Amino acid sequence: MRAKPRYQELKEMIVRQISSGRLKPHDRVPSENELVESAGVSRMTANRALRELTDEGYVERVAGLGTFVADPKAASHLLEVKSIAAEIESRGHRHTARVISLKKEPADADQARALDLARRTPVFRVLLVHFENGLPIQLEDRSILPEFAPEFLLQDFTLVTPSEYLSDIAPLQEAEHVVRATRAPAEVREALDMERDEPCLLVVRRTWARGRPVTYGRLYHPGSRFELTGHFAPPGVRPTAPQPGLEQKP
Amino acid sequence: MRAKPRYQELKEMIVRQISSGRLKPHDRVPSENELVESAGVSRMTANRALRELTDEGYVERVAGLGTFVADPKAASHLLEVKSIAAEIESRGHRHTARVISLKKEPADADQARALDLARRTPVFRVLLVHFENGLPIQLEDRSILPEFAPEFLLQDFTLVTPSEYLSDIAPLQEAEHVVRATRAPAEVREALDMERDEPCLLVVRRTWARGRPVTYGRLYHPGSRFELTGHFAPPGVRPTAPQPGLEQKP
DNA sequence: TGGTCTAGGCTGTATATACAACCTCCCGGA
DNA sequence: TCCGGGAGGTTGTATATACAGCCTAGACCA
Repeated sequence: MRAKPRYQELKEMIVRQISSGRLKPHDRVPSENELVESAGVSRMTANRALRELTDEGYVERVAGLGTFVADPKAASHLLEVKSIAAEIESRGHRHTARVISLKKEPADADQARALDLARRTPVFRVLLVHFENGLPIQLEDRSILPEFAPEFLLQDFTLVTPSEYLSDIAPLQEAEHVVRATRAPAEVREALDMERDEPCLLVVRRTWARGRPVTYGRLYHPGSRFELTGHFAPPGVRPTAPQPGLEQKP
Repeated sequence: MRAKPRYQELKEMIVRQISSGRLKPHDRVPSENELVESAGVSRMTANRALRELTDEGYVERVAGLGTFVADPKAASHLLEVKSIAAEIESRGHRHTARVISLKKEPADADQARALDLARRTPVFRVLLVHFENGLPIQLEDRSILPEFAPEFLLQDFTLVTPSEYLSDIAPLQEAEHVVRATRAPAEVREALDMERDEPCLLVVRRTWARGRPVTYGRLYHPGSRFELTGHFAPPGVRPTAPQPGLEQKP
């Protein structure tokens, strides 16, 4: 058998064209029959490639019409890799950030466990507050394996959020999340301008690359000013999306 | 063409067997050839059904060996359709439930908005508490469109959770979630045996069928005894999932 | 001009067939 | 006893073929 299945090669070829920008959202992707011609595969193989790309959110297909590059937003899922800045701006609000600290420091017990390191191994760590229209909305406490992002300490995180920077240098990662309601520690409460005993939504997030954890973040949100939302369409429910603004085709 | 594709019927049949418990984790699922015999489909159709169930995390396949029901945790995406009872049991703990109320009542403003109904339209509503090893872990306040589940009031929800019952009568739905950290209302605090000012994780969930919302639930969890976890692998990262235990509580 | 109908392209599904790769188990030979 | 080598079942992939259903553009007719 081939090293890579042909439907997989087809998928990767198309994804390359999308992520390189040669194919833009709403552009037409070659039809199954065109792929049969150009790639020399059977139509069922082309169909599988395009169908899986549909499931993965890269393209949308309309029977009778064709296959089109999907709008990036359609691909996003609750807690998916998505920057809080983009979210705030997509609400039409203004995002700003303030860096509290940004330095290399020895891992504490928590970081060491999360990143699978020995205690006191040096890690990069940034603490910053995100504001929505001037209101503090998230305290981000993030640690990164230095060898994964050597330039990390040189970034200006008031311009590019850590998530954006990291997803730039390694776009496809795996992530693990834990969501909890907690009482915020005093310093968090202070940074976020929260009332005493105000509930706090804590999202703990780890991302992997090459089989090992490389970043670890604790994201604190004031309960009264923040919520996580998401839409989930399980298997087979293809047409999808009751969601209020349904998007249409050009 | 058939109302439902045959591969879809096959998938639903197998999912029903899994979610009803007739097939347990690690049990063997009928092979492609057995499905060819028993369901009267071609092997490619059986292959597609099983392959998609693999992608969706319901089953795992090993070439040369067979197809097996996946370990539930591997299947679960954060906030996916999954019964809390199954989750508790997958941790090796004991799940029990107590029904506080179960009746038909006119929709209040909140329910009417969520289910897209006129106020005072009758809906079915159940209030129940879920326990993990005797500890209250979730207060479920769920409303259902009567025409969607006419037998709803006749169920014994100490035996089958509303989620399980609903996913039995319509396995594949779309869902929308909102997660918040809140202060629990007094009656919730009492039902869950929570301290005053203890943070509360609230998951609001709506599910759709045939293009309209059919169920609306508010799930309250004591912040000190509950967390949501999830693993996310973006498109193309198929092998997935390190996921060592990051499951314990402060 | 304006409405209707159809041809043709496209996706969606289903089947039969074929071969490769993998795994377990059992049998036979050293 | 131990080891090697198949046999047979299972998944993974690829192809050719067929038909149903959707959509648009353009031909056709009133």
